[in-house]
Amino acid sequence: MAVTIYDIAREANVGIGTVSRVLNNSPKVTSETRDRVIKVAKRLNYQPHAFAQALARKRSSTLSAIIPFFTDYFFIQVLQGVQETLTSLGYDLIIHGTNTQEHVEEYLQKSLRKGRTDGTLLFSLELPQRYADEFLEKKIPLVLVDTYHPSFDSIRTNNFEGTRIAIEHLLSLGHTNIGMINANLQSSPARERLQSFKETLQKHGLEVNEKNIVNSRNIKSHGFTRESGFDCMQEFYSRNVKMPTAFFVSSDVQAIGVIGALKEHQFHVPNDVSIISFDDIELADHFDLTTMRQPMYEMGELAVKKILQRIENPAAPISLINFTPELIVRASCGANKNYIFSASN
Amino acid sequence: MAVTIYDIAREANVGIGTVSRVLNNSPKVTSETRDRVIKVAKRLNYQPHAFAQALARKRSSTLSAIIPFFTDYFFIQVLQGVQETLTSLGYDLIIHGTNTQEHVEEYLQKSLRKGRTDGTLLFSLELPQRYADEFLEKKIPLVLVDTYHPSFDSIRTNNFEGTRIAIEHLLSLGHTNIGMINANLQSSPARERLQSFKETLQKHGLEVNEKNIVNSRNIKSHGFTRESGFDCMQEFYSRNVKMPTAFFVSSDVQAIGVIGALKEHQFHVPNDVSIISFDDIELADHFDLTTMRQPMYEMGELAVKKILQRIENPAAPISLINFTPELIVRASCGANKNYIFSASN
DNA sequence: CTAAGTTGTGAAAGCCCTTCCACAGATCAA
DNA sequence: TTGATCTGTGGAAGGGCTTTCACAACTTAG
Repeated sequence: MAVTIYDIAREANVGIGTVSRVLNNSPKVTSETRDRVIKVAKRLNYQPHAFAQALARKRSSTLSAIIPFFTDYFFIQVLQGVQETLTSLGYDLIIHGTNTQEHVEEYLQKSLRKGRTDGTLLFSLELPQRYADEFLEKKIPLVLVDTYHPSFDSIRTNNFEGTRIAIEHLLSLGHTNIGMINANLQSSPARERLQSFKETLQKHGLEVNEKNIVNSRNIKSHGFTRESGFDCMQEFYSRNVKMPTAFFVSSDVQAIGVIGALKEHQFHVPNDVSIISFDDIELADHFDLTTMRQPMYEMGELAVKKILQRIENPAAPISLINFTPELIVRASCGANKNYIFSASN
Repeated sequence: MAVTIYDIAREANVGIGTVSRVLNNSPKVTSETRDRVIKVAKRLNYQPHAFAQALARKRSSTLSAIIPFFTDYFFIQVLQGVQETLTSLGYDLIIHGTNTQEHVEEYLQKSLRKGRTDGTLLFSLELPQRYADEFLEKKIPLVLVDTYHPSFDSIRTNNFEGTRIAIEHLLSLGHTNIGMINANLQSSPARERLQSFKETLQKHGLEVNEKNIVNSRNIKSHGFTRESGFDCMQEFYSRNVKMPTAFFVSSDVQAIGVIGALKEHQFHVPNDVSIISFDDIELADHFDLTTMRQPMYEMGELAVKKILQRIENPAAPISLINFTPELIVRASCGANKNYIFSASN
């Protein structure tokens, strides 16, 4: 059917071994033979058979990525970084994405099939110990993104620093009564951001008022959703405590919900309440949110580099990389007041 | 290293052929032998080697998807439909996504490598004839989504119907001076929506005023972006013609830009100008846009079914499927006026 | 001028499956 | 009973590649 190295060997009057050597740039071929083989290969429009190569090389040049919240912009961005880097290196990427948490274990199981892929990228999911054990036992490279396990390389955001910077930005604008709308504490970023929120306030001599903190109880996307933000703000309002002058919200999407709920109670952003959030997804620009930018594309890029290093050198020490988010100032804390929030209507 | 059928055969005292037959549910095995083999396979935690299977079966159980505008929500949604359907059927999906158009041909080339995948899904890109020829010649199944070529199955949105419904919705609300902000005419959905816009107006006895129509000249994402919407609205404004009472905008993201630009000129939505757009991405809900919903997930699902059918039966007649968009009424045409647009600030 | 490397090459082995073919043993018809 | 048919099974072939091994044809050292 398709052209094989046997065809080339026959036409070029060489053995299949030589053909293979030429195609793999082995040095042990005279340039004369090399030219002849290459010419024939071109003429026959030869394409190597990926599976046969994978079988013989015991390497598939394919990675898999498991993403729990497939449609979240954050993951899509990271994924793009992953995908483009991988492609440029001649690797393929198999995607296992879902919005229903249940499938994730099934995908982990799939990734554990020796041979199918050279390694796996796991996003934002706490890795159950029994899977960790299996990955280690089968020596399948695994890199974690936005999550953590002591036995594997991980790429994370420095939520402590990021939150500290956000809060100190609010403090620098003169706010002293600051609330927090958080995602579900099941998620470790949510836990870390909460902890840093409290620590930063204390560090600056402010009291932590638990009544000013709402943690989402939503399950979907760990509460990193607009509805979650809306609901949390409603819950806060129903507590009947004094409205803070600023809120730290654990993600941009939630901030949209928070702003909506505030509006229902006649509080306007940023005139009455300032909002700072986290991520800097596209939406943040659309809504002119001040936020802590996570370098999503770069995280994806780095995740790829890490896993390829790990494949190269399985014995290398485990690395833990932290990206520090960057403050992006827009309108939601009162800078350039003349956009979406203050203008008009 | 890993467990193979030879190990199972030895332990179970059978031949490798029998093991293979058991694992592939061939009927020609006594249930006694079958049980024995299965038990051993379980005990050894056997996992078939995907590449060896692919090589022997001459089928890879893998498809590839080429997406030109990777971070667009529309594609992500479709992709999710693709991916979940595929996974449930035991197929893997290799993603070739990019936001830079140039890579697309490279990806097409990759997909043409016989053996690597069983078929390819191409999104939103006009297929160059020379690639079409090569797919046909090599008999590699190809299904088009949101684009068209006479030689391949395609899944599309009925832009004519969708636009007609949108315009007639505006007409039913009493608008007679309607403008259109369109994407780049390079994109065939943009062309079709424009055509239907004109035809629908004429059908209802209204004159088509070219001055009320702006086509984007943006290249990025074929002008289906917020900036494009903003720029087009600015251009419209600079024409100094009478402001229509309603605009049909060719996508939700563009509508956000249009609303922003209108606001700069003190026109408010929906009080001064009504907006209806296309897609119903998440953003449409956030911004409370009235829009024509495209069933993105379902389109992905169907694309998968189509390509599997095509693999099954390469000689089947070419099919062209059209989804008709559904009108989703929100605030941007004046219904429930009391949300984002009219409330406050 | 031998003995001991080099160098480039062809071909076999191996990667792990599926599938085909051959065959032993059982079953059936006459 | 004997030949024909069927059933379950073992094992070889084959899929397309990489890599090892052996060897012929040259070099080089002593």
